[in-house]
Amino acid sequence: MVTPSVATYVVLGLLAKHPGSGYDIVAFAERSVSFFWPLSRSQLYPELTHLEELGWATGTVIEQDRYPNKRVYEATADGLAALRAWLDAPAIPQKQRTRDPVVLKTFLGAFMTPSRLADQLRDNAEEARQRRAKLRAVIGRIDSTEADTPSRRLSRASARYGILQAGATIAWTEEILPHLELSADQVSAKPGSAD
Amino acid sequence: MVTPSVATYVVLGLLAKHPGSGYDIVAFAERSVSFFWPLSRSQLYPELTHLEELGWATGTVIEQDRYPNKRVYEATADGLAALRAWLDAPAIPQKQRTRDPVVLKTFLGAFMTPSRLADQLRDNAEEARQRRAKLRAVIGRIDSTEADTPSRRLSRASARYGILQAGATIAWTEEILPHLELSADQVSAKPGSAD
DNA sequence: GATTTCATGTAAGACGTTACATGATTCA
DNA sequence: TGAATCATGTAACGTCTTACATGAAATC
Repeated sequence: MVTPSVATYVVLGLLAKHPGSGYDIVAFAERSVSFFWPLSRSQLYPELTHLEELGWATGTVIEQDRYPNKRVYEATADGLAALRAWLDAPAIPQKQRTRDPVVLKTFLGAFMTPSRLADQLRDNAEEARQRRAKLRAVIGRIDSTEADTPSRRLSRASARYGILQAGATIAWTEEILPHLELSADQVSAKPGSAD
Repeated sequence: MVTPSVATYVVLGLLAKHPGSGYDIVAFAERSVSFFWPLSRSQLYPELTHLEELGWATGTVIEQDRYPNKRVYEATADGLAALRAWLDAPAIPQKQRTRDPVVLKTFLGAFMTPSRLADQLRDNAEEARQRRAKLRAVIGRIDSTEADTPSRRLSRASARYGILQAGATIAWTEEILPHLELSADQVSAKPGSAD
């Protein structure tokens, strides 16, 4: 009997927020946790089985006429208790540390064609802008709903994180680009120092 | 013959900057790329062998009296060409997307003891402050060296990235903490909107 | 008629972390 | 005497991504 991993708790947490089928959960994950905890179908389905084995969720088959039957899962009392315990526990010793290809390329930029580096940095900033736009849309949707529940605020807070991170990426790009495109003597030497 | 992965290019890039033994490279990686591309010994040594097989680096045994002999590697012309080609190529389709346990916990915060969430957020911000302090020290060391070479500027730029990201994490924590510790009606409703 | 949506899985491979394994020398 | 430094690797394990595999119904 497999032991729970972070992915197990992610699925359990999503289930605790909204019961649903694997298909539903994938969709929900996509517009919520995907920004800070991506989840793929091939991870999800085994985890649902896993949750049932643990007694942390129960699945019920719902028969449908116009669509294929589906198995709807919901968290059990034991599951909720396990989720609470895991969340309250001091820390998750962050396994894979975060990697950043663009920063790596910047670090090794001396071996690149300068304009290529600039292009890639601009592309990266553009992606960050798009990610930020998506997250702003998420926040817009949250803010346009009536009730100010704790859960709503927390979803909002987690989206804000992505927005601030994307902002930092954009700001970084704007800060360093001028120092890279021109050669040393063309820049009026004003390296970023605040922050 | 194994194909090159990002880790291969990381090691090659480090070697291109400073030839040295596996041991040297680990040390160099620790104070440079580790912030945006962590590298462990168990990845490094196989990669060095790999680079030799590819003809991208050559190792030479250096005999030492007071310390164990070491094998010093340096990038070949072919290796430098391969590095340049890889760096100039449009993009690295970022494999593992970045995951953030603390944001995940925030998202699921409704199932947590509020003070526990606050504690974990504060701890996380504290780690970010320490990371930022380390990176500021790195920049201090860079700035205190004489020459303003392109390579030095690029190292500086990549360190700046970590500083801005850490800053965003700290700012986020300060933004959201007041909204979580108190219950809904105790906060004077001023959700972050700039950025 | 073609594409998207609904629906659920499996398999193979790539990548990364942790622990295991060893051993001499220098420094406090 | 004990810890840190120099020095190089292997093995097991866990996790994540990509591709494979299938199929009906709804929508354009």
